[in-house]
Amino acid sequence: MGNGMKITIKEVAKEAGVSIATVSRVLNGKDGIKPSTKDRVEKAIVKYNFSPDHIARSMIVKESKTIGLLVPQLSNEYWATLAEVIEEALWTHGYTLLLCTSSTRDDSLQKEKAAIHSFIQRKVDGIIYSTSSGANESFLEFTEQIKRYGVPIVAFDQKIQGMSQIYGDHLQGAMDAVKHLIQLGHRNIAYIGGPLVSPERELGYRNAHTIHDLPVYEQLITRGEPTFQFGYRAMRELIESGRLFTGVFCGNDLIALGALQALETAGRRVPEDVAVVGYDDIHMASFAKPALTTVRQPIAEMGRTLVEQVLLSIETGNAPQQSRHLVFPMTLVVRESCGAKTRVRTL
Amino acid sequence: MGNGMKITIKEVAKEAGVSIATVSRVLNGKDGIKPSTKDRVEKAIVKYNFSPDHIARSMIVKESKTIGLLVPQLSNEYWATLAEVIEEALWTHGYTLLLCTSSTRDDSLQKEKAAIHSFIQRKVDGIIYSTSSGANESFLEFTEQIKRYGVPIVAFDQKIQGMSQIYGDHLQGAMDAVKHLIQLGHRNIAYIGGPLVSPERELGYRNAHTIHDLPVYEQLITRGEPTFQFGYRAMRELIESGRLFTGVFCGNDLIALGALQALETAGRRVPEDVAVVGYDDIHMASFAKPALTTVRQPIAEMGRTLVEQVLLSIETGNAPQQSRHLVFPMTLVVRESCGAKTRVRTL
DNA sequence: ATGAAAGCGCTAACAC
DNA sequence: GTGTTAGCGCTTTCAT
Repeated sequence: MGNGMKITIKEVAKEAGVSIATVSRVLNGKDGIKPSTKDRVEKAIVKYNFSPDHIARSMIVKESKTIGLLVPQLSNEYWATLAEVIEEALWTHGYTLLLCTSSTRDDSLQKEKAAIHSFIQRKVDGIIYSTSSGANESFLEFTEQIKRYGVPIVAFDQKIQGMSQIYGDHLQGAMDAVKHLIQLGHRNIAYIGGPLVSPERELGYRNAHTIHDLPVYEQLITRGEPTFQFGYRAMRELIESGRLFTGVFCGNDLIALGALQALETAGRRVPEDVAVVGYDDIHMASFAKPALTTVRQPIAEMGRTLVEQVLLSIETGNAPQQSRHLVFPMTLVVRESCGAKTRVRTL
Repeated sequence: MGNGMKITIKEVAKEAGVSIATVSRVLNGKDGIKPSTKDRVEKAIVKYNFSPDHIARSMIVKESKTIGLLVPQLSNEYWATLAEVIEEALWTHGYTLLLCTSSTRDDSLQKEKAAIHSFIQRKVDGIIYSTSSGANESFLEFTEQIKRYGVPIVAFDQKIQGMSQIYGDHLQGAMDAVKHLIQLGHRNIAYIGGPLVSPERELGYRNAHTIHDLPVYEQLITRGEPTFQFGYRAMRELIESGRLFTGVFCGNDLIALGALQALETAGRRVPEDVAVVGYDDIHMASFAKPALTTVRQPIAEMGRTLVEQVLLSIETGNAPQQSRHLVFPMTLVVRESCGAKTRVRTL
């Protein structure tokens, strides 16, 4: 229960009858210390349950062994899993995680700024940065400012000039998904996505149509938040609008799950009446009824690469030349909601 | 980027033509500074894009405005949501989160120890602690050690002597769930849980039987990990064992979802052949088909209370007398998987 | 092999 | 109002 006196290296030194320099030496495993001395020091350490002040140390050695991670949210399984992978990988390398979420507030860009600032002030050795903010002018100014800090930073799913980037090939992922739908015979495919899920997905949706010489119906495109609620609402409005569509590609699985629900409520069968495919492949996707066809992101690999990259940037002193772009392939996971399996079976 | 020179309060002072003390004053918003001076300092600050070293500051003021949070995992939506709520609440109070997960490793107790240690070394102002470790002797020794550090710490869903505790009334929650099943006419109810989800849930399962003068069949009890995979496996074995059961209460929703899957694979209808109820009420629960009846935990309230409590402990200097026990009620959410709704409809 | 002393970047008396 | 100075708890020369 903290017996009043705050214990520091000084107390330990006194107890062991040595100078603080010596205690520091055994603390850091330096050699050239008489075993007997080392022994006394170690005894004193356990006696006092002494734990060196990492903060004071980091002021001198100029490394905090702490990394800042900024993610939009944690309540979306996709981000939660990524955060977990990152924490774990960082830990094996001796780093501890400082974590902030940005999308839990109305003004997420402001929270992002404040979070990065908090990281900088806390002297993190590096930052892993993902965001939900669009690329407006205020955002660009912000990224410029970040770079001025000179802290190693790697951007995830974010195209930012002059810093390391790791991202998924969402253009490919989305194209694969929509092409699959087209090959299944669908000609009126809706898209429910939004500015908040990467714009490449919408682009992929469009490209797939173009490649197949098919027109894109703008009225079948809905943009909004990357949530279950939005997916539900968007699908409901689509149905009520009376527009014709037999398939829908969703910007992420949460949206797709919401759409599935709305479809069921409206009495439309999936995949018979409308085929749906999502994006991310979160666990829920496979539990859904019908099981959701979706685009799988290699979250674990991406997470591990993210930490490899920050660590590399830290080692190389954040040399800008070192900044790399790594892109990961997406894979289409065909389950029941797209109807492919049903068709195969009935052939 | 980073033009070589590391800029500190000194550079700013020189630029503004004042002493570092003055810069410090404007930084901390102290009054009694000539507006013109303040102005020059502020200009110098933005010119250099200066951000004061929080770490150096905290050495003097003895507060880091950082809280350590230890959760078992993030890939379980329950914990992810809790972490998100906590981060958000902490942030509004000016704190930043240091986060560690413990169950991502084989030896979770060891990681827990190391994580707490990392928090202490990084001079967190307080700790929010939840765990997945059972209460063995090694664990007790550990909690004793934690307390010796003298850092404000609040335990979540954990009965630890001498520290603030926030927990859910899982005995009540589990009893409600099982009583519900019993009232629906079930007499052979299985339990799939484990040492890792709080033992109160198993106790509640037993108590509900006792209250209704019903026997508990030990062969219907399976213990293991709190995962989807375990739920699936356990249910499968239960079915293969040929034992009679018409209902099952699961230690958490992930387990229940796994059981649901196994039941479906085996061709048993839910709720007609077997009724199932889960625990937590994660989002997935309501998406499942049939929608899962479950026990809802008030995650948001618990999360907010957790931070209120650490903050309180910090203010009061962690006076042990101040340590409180707050318990939250659980509420049964009746959906489709228990059959209650079907029955009502068919009556 | 070990001690003395000079900082790391900042805040908080204490002076003027 | 503002500058000077003494630390915070530690690491690291530089002596001895």
